[in-house]
Amino acid sequence: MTSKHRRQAAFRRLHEAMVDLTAIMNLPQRDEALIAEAGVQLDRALFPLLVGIQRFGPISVGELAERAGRDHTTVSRQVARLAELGLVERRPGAVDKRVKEALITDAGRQVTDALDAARQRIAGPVFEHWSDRDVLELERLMRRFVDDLVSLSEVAKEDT
Amino acid sequence: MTSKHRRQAAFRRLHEAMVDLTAIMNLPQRDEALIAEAGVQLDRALFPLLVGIQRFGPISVGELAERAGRDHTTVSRQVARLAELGLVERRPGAVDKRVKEALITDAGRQVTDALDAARQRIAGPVFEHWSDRDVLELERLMRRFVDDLVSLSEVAKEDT
DNA sequence: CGAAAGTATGTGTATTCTGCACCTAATTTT
DNA sequence: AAAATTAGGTGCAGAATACACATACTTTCG
Repeated sequence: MTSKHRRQAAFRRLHEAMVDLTAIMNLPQRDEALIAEAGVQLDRALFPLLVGIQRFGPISVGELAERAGRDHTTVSRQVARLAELGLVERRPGAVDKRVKEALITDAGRQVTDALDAARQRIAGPVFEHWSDRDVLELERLMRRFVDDLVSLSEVAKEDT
Repeated sequence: MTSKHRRQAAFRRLHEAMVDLTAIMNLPQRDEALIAEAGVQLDRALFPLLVGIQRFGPISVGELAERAGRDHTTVSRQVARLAELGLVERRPGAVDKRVKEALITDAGRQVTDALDAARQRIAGPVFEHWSDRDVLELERLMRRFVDDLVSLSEVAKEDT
């Protein structure tokens, strides 16, 4: 029982840390600082979408919408804007012509690369006083945690 | 040099995990599931604010707004709604009568307790096959990481 | 002290974001 | 091949948000 309670307490503290982290990640000023440091011109709202397309593209509007937890019409409009800016390319899907895949262009990749580099400059110093071991452990455990969360929600979805 | 590159690679993977985690935390369906499981009636938008007031209250509108990264007028209206629902109480600050502190009421605490319990039921199973050590390590490292991030941004603010 | 500057909160208003209803095109099912 | 389903998109309406401005209180400084 004591062990169970210790776990629950750890769970609560972990959740607090997660909430804090999410709050930091969601701060508009964080994105703005990053955009400024990267020296790119990009609407804050398009930002996570561009990153998603870079990472998972070619990707359909529907899947992108599901990942973002937003309506597909909203995402459709935002992807259209990214296309207008020349940061992503639209093309009909090879196997299913209903889907209109989005994939990153060279210009788009320049932007995401600049953002990655800027983030490294801004946030990299956080780990200055961290041991290699702790950095790697945090990375390993957080990755595992996220993956477990995803599979949990996928199981929940199948129950529907 | 190799060590530096290993760190940069770990940093990049860590950032990906953070983005994934933030995406999960921001899913509207996640909040909805939690609210349903807790059996409470609460607007999704008021949710993080209530938690913030429970955790940091009594707290001013301004500080709450800064934590949330939103304009203080937006937060002012949302806190007013929480007060109408009887979940938080407003009162003039003891030392500075300009501030109108928000603090959680008994009814508000019942809601946050129900949410905590619901979260434990929904997300607790994630750690079922985790070792005690890994759970505690994740909690420790994540907490430290968040704290370091906060102090970094505070330093940056002073430079302004 | 007391006027001026600064700060915390709140209201009116315009803009932007978002989602629902509905449409078309393409695919899958029967 | 007709019916049902799925992907994407447009029109419109409501919600969320921030900017401009107002008010009340506090701090600063002559």
